[in-house]
Amino acid sequence: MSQTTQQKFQRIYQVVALIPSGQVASYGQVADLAGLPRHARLVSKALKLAPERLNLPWHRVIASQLKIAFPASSPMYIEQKQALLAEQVEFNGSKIQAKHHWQPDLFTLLQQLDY
DNA sequence: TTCGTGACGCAGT
DNA sequence: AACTGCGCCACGA
Repeated sequence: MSQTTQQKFQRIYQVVALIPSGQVASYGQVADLAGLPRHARLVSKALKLAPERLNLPWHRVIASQLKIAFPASSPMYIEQKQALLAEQVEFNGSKIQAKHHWQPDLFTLLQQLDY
């Protein structure tokens, strides 16, 4: 039972939508939670192509080292950092403080996702 | 079908 | 901390 890319994207979007304000998750983590291990790059692609109207908190998705994935000083970097600061996420230089790393309760998460 | 691409991850230097 | 190289792998041209 293979899924279409749209179905995969939908699952990715569902997970991203569950990241709480003030918290962050890595691309790989989102992939895992969406049932797509080793597909961090697919997550990045899904976010890049995400319809604006979904209003996804894309800024809460970062690289595994707790850093913004875009090159510092790039427009996207600035935008993402502003969005995170606006919801009280704290940085130590370019690194986000570990206390903001989302660690969802898996039981609750499973109930929130459609299955 | 082959091949280049990428909003990644990780280990090594 | 910063860089680099290599692994990864679905997608689409």
